[in-house]
Formats: sequence, structure tokens, C-alpha cells
Amino acid sequence: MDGREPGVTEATLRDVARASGCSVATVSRVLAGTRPVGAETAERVRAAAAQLGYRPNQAARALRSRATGTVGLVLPQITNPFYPALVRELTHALHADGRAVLLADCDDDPGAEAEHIADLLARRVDALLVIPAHERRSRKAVAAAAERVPLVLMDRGCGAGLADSVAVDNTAGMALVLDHLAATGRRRVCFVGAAGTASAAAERRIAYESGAGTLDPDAPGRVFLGDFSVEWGRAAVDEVWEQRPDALVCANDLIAVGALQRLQQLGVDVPGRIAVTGFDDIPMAALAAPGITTVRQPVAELAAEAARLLRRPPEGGGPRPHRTIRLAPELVVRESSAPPQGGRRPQGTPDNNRTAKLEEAQ
Amino acid sequence: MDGREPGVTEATLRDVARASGCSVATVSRVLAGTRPVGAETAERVRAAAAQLGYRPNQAARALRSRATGTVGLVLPQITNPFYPALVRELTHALHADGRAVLLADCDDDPGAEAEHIADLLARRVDALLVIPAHERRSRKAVAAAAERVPLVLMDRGCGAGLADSVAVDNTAGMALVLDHLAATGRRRVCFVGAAGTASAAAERRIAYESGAGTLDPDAPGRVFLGDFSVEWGRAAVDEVWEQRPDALVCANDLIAVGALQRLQQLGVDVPGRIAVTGFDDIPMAALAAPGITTVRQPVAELAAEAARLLRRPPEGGGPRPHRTIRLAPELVVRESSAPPQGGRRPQGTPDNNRTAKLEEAQ
DNA sequence: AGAGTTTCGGAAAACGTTATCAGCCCCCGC
DNA sequence: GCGGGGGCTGATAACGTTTTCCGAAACTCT
Repeated sequence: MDGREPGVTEATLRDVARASGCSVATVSRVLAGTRPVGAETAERVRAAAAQLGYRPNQAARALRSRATGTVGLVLPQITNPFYPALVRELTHALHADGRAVLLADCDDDPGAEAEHIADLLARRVDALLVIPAHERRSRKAVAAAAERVPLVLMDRGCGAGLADSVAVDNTAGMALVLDHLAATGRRRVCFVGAAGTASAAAERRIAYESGAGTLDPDAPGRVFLGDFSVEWGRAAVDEVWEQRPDALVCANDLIAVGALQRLQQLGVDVPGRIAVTGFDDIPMAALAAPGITTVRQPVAELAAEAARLLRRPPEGGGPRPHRTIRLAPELVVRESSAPPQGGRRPQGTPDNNRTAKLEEAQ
Repeated sequence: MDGREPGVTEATLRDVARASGCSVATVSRVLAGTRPVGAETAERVRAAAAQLGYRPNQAARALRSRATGTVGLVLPQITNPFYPALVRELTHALHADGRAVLLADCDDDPGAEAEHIADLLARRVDALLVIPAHERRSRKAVAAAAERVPLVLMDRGCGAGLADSVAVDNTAGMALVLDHLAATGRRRVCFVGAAGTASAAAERRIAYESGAGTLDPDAPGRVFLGDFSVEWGRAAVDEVWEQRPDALVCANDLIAVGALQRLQQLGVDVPGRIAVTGFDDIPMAALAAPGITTVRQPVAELAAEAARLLRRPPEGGGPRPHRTIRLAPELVVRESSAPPQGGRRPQGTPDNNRTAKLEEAQ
């Protein structure tokens, strides 16, 4: 119907050259805009290209110009509820720069992560965005990659000074939570966090310990550590209960969800008797009942910063100091931390905060 | 440290050839295994390649062999809670075949979808995996793409007979739910679904209408339609209430979550007074309290089938009939549909079904 | 032992771009 | 009138693979 032969083959630069009556070099120039070209010729070329539906072969372009217009995104587990939103913003930011995103899910395995990174390098990605699977065990592969292409670490750290990095300011976030709890009259807070040296775990824990003192001199000591899971959140309630806390500061939303579940199971009034807070603002935090007060990571801004770092390559010749960007988070107050005076759970206002309309339009 | 010059350049086939004392052709052959080659030479080549840390340049390979080893994955919204798990399984299945995944998130916009598809084709993906954003408006771009590369539709339809497709058997899933409700003594069920012609919406609605008759001749008529969102789930409860149902069959888990929230807000006992069921088994279904009985999509199998379809290309010359694969889902019984006799909510057994340990190890 | 047949290795031609290097023409200034 | 800049343009050499196409051996078989 479009006049092409059965052996449907893509229009190439030569075809456009032939059709517009000039050389491949000229066509390349007008299409890439690398060097000035006569107005009339340019017009002819453009017309021919449009008419033939020409699309440059990215493989050839990549081979010749040693740039694929492609960025590798390596993450531990896409099913981690915090990541889909981040991935979404990252792909949008990168697509806006005309770069495509090669996705690799490592299943939390540093070995698989190393393989994926190597594969992406062989595919000649222009840059890498890595959320390391492990603070220590990811280091080697990341370091090796970082000296071959621009690399930005996201969300989690990976030892010191390996590469540029972008993450939320966990310390500021924890301060927001503690201030809020203090302002709404909570006095006996406990921290339910995650053990280990992973940056989010450590930073949030330390931020709590150094910030909780204003509430109660003993508060910094009431720290309970497990992992970043709903299960631990459930279990932590039983551990923490003998401390008679009036607020549970959880190191992320999953822990908070677990804690909330267990508290409700025990018939404890939240927030009347005890407040619960989370971190990250995953979708589930808004949908829990009561909605969970949490710290929203500025996902779009994190993505934008990462894209910006990749745009501006190492420039200087020598080993330039790595750029570390920390973005301020935002406190999202929901019912789980409403002031305790009204002993009853607030009804009828499920979530007045801007809840992304979570819609699954299948 | 590794002896390379500052102008760090990748080892190439020529380098390996020089180092092993044979020609590029031979090196290519032993590394690609396309043709038999002398055992001793092969060994020398392999040693040299390993020693130089040679990795084939995929751009060059793609240019020459017209295959990039890359698959485009186009989806409407990665933040849709059902998709992360699917994306995870897809990337794993494709990586196992040695293919990389280019991810494109369309933000539910068919226009953006068309652009992404065109871009992926320009990047010479070997195949496309598409979850169409819109039943009708995605059709054109998908059809155009389908005649250039192997294309598999997933999860949702896109008009008739465009391409191969893989999805869950919605009809079978709905039957599982209705059988379960009948077996546990529910008699007045209502369906809370989504309007429109999108395949999941339509198929689940029709499956309900044709299957609910065995419970109660009037049941097929008790159908309430909105969209696939938590908000609609909340609102639907109020609409449906005057029907005095003892079971709410929701067309997906988000609706079920919303319905459950509203019911709890109204102080209605679930499952004592009324059962609630969902569809898809998103993570939130397991974590709601009570856990939501739902239909689990066989995500890993769906991904495996899609990968399989892509592996086996259209083969025959002529326009071969499209393959449509429907996989049977699995009923996951949780507390929200426990038999009504015990008027009290079951305590202390939050979710004995195999709940993936949802962990956010930051 | 000679002809056919396999096996292995190299030279070289693609693949579709981009970048370099000349060439051409026209115009300017002496 | 003539040498020398500038704009534009066309050949052509890369880029790093894969893939013919060929020779040169080394076998096999009569």
C-alpha cells in the first residue's frame, strides 16, 4: 500500500541522499545540524526524509559517534514499593533529554548487579544510574563502572566517595517528624528502625538519636532495630510495648504499616493512644486506615537532579571531587499522628492530603 | 594499575586478534561460536580475550547483524501497583535470554505511547512488549509497530487480532471467586467494577454477569460500575449498600481496598457481615487488615509466556494467525471472605497465605 | 597415489552513520 | 586580472562486528 517491496527495509541515509539528489554527507549534516547547509538543499533533504519516513539507525550512530543515547538504570528490586514512583520520574526526566532507559532489576543480589552493570557497559550506555543493592558488596562493581562512564548513585550509599550521588536528606526528614510529634504533645517516643550500615537505616537512626532528646532525655535510647519490613513492624510493637510509648517513629512506611496493623489487632487507638509515623510516603501510607503520617521524598526533584548530574559530565580532566546532593523532604501529616486529645479515631476524613489518585485502569 | 594508558579505550576484536596471533575473523568465530575452530587456537583466543577483559561492542554487533539483543517494554504507568511485579518477572525472563530491556512509561497517554514506540523502533529493538494505554487509541501505533517487529500485547487488549497477546484468564478468575463465595455461604453478592471497554473491565464484568446466576438469579443484575480506583471503591459502598449484599466482588484489588476502608469506617464487620474480594493480588491486598481474598495473576508464568512468544518469531512467511494465550489464575483466600458464621473478625492470623516478604531494604 | 571432501584460517566486504579532507565556486581586494 | 578567503558540498575513511568467499592443508576413498 505504501509502495514498498515485500522485503520491507528501513529507509537509510543513502536513500534520502538519492531522493534529494545530494550526498550522504550533506543529508547527515542537515539532519544532525552539525554544520550549516544551503537553505534550499536543506529543505529538499528534509522533504525527502519525511517522505521516506526516514529514522536514523541508532546502532550505526552509536557505533560511529561512540554515544548510544542510552542510560542504564540498575536497581535492587523494582517491587520495593518506593521505587516505582522513582523509576517513573527518572524515565520521564531522561526521555526528556532524549535518552532511553535500559532497566535492570538485581533481585537484591550484588552478584547479579555486577553482571548487569557489566552487560550495560558492553551495551555502551552513556551513563549509569545505580541504586546499589548492598552498601559494601556493591562497591567493587560500582567503582569499576564509575571510571568508565558517568555514574550517579541514588537513594542509597555505597561506601565513601565513589561517585556523584543524589538522595533525600534523611536527617532533615527525621527532624520534621520529631518536631511534629513534639508540637502535637507526644512525649514518650520510640524509634522502630532497621539495623545495619545501609545509608537510609543508619542515617535515620542517627538522626533520631540526636534529635529525640528535646522530647525526652530518654527518648534517644528507645531504639528498636530490625529490618525495613512489614513483618518487623508487627513484631516491633510487641517488643516496644513495655516502654508505654505515645508515639512510634518508624524508619520507613512498611514498618509503620506493620506496626499499625498490630496495634489495631491489639485494639489500641491510633492516634488517640499512640501516634505512628513512617518515612518515604509510599502509596500504601496514604491508603492505610488511618492514613500514615510520613516524610515524602521529593521523587521528581531527585530524578531531575540525577538527570542533571548525568547531563553535566565530569568535564575537568583530573579526578574531580564527587558531587553529593541531598534534597529536603516534606512532612505529610495524616491521621495516624493527629493530636491525642480527641480519644476517638477521626472518622470521615480518610485522607485530606493530596493523595495521588491511584488508579489501575486495566 | 591495570596497565592501560590514560586514554582508556575498550579492548576490541583487533586487539584480541593481535594478542592471540590470529585474525579478527577467527576471534569472532570462537567468541560467537558460529563455526568450529581449532581447539588450540580457540584456547589462545579465549585466554587473550579474558586477559584483555574484552567485551564485544554491542553497537557494532547490532549494526552488522541487524539485531540489538534489546526488547522495548512499553507500559501505561509503572506506578500502577500491579505492574512492578510484572516488570520484574519480564526483565528476569528476558535477561535470561540475553536480551536487555528498554523501559518506557507512557503516563497513560496514548500520544506519548506512540512516540515511545517510534523511538524504540528507531533504536532497533528486536521486539516490543506493550501494555497498551488505551483499548482503542493505542491501536494505530501498536498496529504500525507490529508489522515491523515481533510484538506481544500484555495484560490488556487493543482491539482484535493485532498481535500475539498474553493475559490472565479473567473469566476463570471470576469463576473462582464466585465458587468460593457460594461455597462459604454467601447469597447476595454485588459486583463493583469498572465501566468501559478495556479488556479487564469488560471481561471481568461479563464473567460476573454470566457466572453469578448460580448464587442468586438476581445477582447478575447487581452490577455497579466506576473505575479501577480506591476512590471508586469507597464511593461504591454507599451506592451498593441499599442492596444489603453479603459479599462484594470487586473487579480489582484497589476497588476492594477502597470498599474495605469505607466499610470499616461505617463499622461494618468484614467478613462477618459482608465478604469483600479483589483481583490481581497486588501487595496491598495481603497487607490490608483484614487481608483481602483475591485472584492472583500468575505473573511469572505470564512473563515466561511473553518471553517465549518473542523467542519464537513469526516464522512462516504469510500472515500467520495471532497467538492469544490465557493463563489460569489462582484464588488466594484471606480473611476478608472468611465464612460469616463467626461474627467476629479472626484475630491473630494476619495472613497465613504465602505473603511475599515485602521488604524495603534501603 | 590422485581426486574428492572436509576443516581451519585469513582477507575483505558489508552494516549506516559521522567526521575529515579536499574541491568547487563566488566574491573581495590589490 | 589574479591570489586568496569563505561558504557549501561530495568523496571517503573510519567505527567494531559478522559474514561471505577463498585458499591451504589434512583426510578419505578408490
